This record gives sequence, structure tokens and C-alpha cells, in this order.
Amino acid sequence: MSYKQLKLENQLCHRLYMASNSIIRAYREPLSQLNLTYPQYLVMLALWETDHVTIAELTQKTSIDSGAMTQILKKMAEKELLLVIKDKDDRRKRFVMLSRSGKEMQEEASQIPEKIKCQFPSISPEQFTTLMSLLDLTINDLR
Amino acid sequence: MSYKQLKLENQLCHRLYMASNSIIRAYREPLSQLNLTYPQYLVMLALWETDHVTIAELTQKTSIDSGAMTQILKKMAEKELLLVIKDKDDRRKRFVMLSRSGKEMQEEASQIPEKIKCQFPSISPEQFTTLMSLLDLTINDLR
DNA sequence: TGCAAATAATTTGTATGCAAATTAATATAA
DNA sequence: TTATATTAATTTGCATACAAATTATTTGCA
Repeated sequence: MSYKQLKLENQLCHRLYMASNSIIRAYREPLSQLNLTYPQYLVMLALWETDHVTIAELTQKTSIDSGAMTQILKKMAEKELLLVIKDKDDRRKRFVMLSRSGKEMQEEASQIPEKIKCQFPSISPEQFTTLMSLLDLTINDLR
Repeated sequence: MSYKQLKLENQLCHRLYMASNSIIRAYREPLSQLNLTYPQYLVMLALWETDHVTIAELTQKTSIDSGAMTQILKKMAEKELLLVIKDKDDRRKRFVMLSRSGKEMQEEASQIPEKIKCQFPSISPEQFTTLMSLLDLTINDLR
């Protein structure tokens, strides 16, 4: 039997798997200059937008696994990019806030998106927008 | 500074990260019935298309990391889904071939794509095609 | 022919992603 | 008020992803 529906070429999941792995790999070099891994970069992006949030909010915003988040924040705290502080009103919660050096890193990081975009010569701005929208539909359907 | 280009919402990488993780998570339940992980499923898809290939060819076709592939094939061989055999002409190479039960699994697996597609009510067939093409552009640009 | 370069896999060390179990604290209902 | 349910994080065990180092072979060139 041929089972056309089982061909790798027809699998959206495989395209997403390759695209996600490829783009995260592309971030490695620029991020290594900031001594950040990709998920750590997501945490920084989230905090640069909104500082002083709970771990749960950070987990929700970045879509990083909550178990992994604990480890990631621990390493980032060791690098003194941020601080994790207990909430006095609800001691189950913890707030995450950027340190001075965490805030200062934003300026260097601001160069990264442009560097990455240069790696997509085949994709027009319109196609870029379309791709983002279709990925949003995909993500929402799977929620 | 606002640094609009650093907003999470504007990052293609974050969309891909979420979409890839989400869809792989969606495969967990159906694949658990076959006792397969997602990368193991990719290996099966590749072998159902073309059996008896070298590890390097399998790595290339699936885009699975070659170091990880060693471990994945070891586990799949333990489950007796496939065999790994040394090439007599070039003893650096190894061939991978499906066992009988590995071949038989294809029929059950043939139900999976349909189950997954049902989880995308918001995406039309045309949009699906567009998404696949745009992901191909993304992947090719990053090669 | 012989040795350096290239190739195919494996190994190693680090960092997640994920489900499930656990811990600590708060909220809620009888 | 108190036992139960819920919530926020952490921990645990397993399976990759990845870069870099290593091993075993084979190629290719002087």
C-alpha cells in the first residue's frame, strides 16, 4: 500500500519540526554572544515587555514548560540577569524582575531580529505576515 | 525604549516554537497507542516510504540530529520495529530495515493523519497548502 | 605505498519539553 | 472551623536537540 497521507512530504508536523529547529539553530550564534539559550531569550523578550511578573504569567506568555521554567530561571538568576522574589501576599507565587544588567542587555539584543531577517531572502513582507497569521490559526486550533 | 522588533508577538521564531511544540504534543496521544515518540514516528514514516537505507540517509530525510538518531534507533531496535545492519562493502555505514511488526504497524498508523487534521477546523485546504509552501521557503532559506 | 583528509557513527555534556508526582500555601465549602 | 479542593512551583524520569570530541573506516593524493 502507498498510504499517501503518511508521506513525510505531506506532514505539516514535519515542516513545523524542521522550521522550528532550523530557526532556533539560526539564533544560536547571535545569542551565544549574549550568553543566552533560545528559551532564555524568550524569557528576556517577555520581561523587556513587562517586567515584574509571576512565574505563571511568564510561563503563559512564553509557552515555556513550567517545569523547564524553574531550571531556566535558576540559571538566569545565577547569571544575574534577573531576580526571583516571593510574593508576600501569596507565598505560593514568585515574581521575576530584571536586574540592571538584564535591562541593559536589551540594547545589544535589539540588533538580533534584523540579523535573523536577513536570512530570509525568499520571503516577502506580505508572505511573512501570511505565515504569521497561519501559524496563529494553527496554534489556536491546538489549544 | 520600546524596541518594537523585540516584541514576542512579532517573532516568527516564537510562532514556530509554539506551533511545533503544540502539534508534536497533539501527536502524543495517538502515538502512545503505537508506543512511539514523535521522532520515532518520523523514522517510521521515512522507512515506510523507503526501507533499507543508511543511517545517514535516514538522518537527512527526517532532519533528526545524528547523535539523537543513534539513541532513537537503539530503542526502536529494542522494540523490534527495525534492524540495524552493517554494510559489508563499507563498514562505516549501517543499513536500517523494518521488521515484520514494523511493517505491519503502517496500517494502524494510517489513521493518525486524519485524526490530527480534525484538530484544525480553522484552516482551509488552500491555507494548508499555503502554510506548507511558506514553511518550505523558511526551511530552505535557513539551510 | 603510505599518510593525511574525509566520512559514518557514536559518545559526551548541557539544556530543554513534557507528563506525572510532590510540596507548600491558599481558597472553599460543609 | 476544618477537611477538601485548588493553585503555584518544584522535582523527577525519560526522550530528544545540539555542538564538539572521538572512534573506526575509507579515500585520495603525494
